[in-house]
Amino acid sequence: MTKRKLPAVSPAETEILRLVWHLNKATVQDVCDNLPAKRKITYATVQTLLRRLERKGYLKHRIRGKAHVFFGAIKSEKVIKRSVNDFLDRLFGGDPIPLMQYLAEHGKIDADDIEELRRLAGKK
Amino acid sequence: MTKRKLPAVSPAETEILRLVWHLNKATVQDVCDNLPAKRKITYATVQTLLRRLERKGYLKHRIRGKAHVFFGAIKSEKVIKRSVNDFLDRLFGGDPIPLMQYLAEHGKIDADDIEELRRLAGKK
DNA sequence: TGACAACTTGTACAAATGTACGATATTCTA
DNA sequence: TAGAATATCGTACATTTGTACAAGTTGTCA
Repeated sequence: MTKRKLPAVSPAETEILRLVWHLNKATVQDVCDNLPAKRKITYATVQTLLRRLERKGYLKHRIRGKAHVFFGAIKSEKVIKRSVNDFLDRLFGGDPIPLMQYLAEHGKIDADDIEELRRLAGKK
Repeated sequence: MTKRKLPAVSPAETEILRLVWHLNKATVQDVCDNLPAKRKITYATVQTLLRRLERKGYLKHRIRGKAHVFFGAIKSEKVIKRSVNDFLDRLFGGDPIPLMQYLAEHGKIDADDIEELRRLAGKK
């Protein structure tokens, strides 16, 4: 079993990592192109973040032409699990209910979503 | 209107802030006593975190005997809102559904919880 | 084939973070 | 009332984080 201890992913890194997952594989440019418009950050910065994510073990890359094409090296579920649990612990002492509540109360989710959730939670 | 820009709350600070909210008001010692057993951190560190939270504007304190009694200076809802939104943005691009899904799939919530959520989401 | 554009590499750097020690002040307590 | 506890205060310090420039490298196209 891979009992390796992965270094923490910082917030800014998380943002980038998510984009790579979403794009499946991506060059620095690809990531830049997919950043939310509001997010003002230079090519160089994105590059540094990608490099760090690779050094930390979350990404790998292959070379295409002269560019690096990054792709995930760890199952996103694993990273998400850690992030969510950590977040839950710090802000809610580990109890997910208040979080769900927050989401429900702030119109982040509606009745349909909940119906969907019922299915998910139900069959397991 | 208070358009003031609050400095970000770091993870370690969040953990402490939550405890103060939970205890309603607390001394350094109180917080220490309520840290999860696993969390090995000294009195001095907790103190620094509390001091920083106060400097950042999230806590205030009153003096009782020789000790400082800290208490919230900002509605927790406000802080939670920022934290959750931020978290959602970075890890899920702002979409709450995957998060709910994660919680549902990992048995973090059960049918009863969902029923409760339905009520909340319904009447808003 | 040679210049250009697109990339990577090396490096930097201030600020934030996590963690904590030592000195000083204050309140009990015997 | 003096010493033992208990607190705060000032400070420190190695890392991590966020952000980015400058110089070197390599495909590519005219």
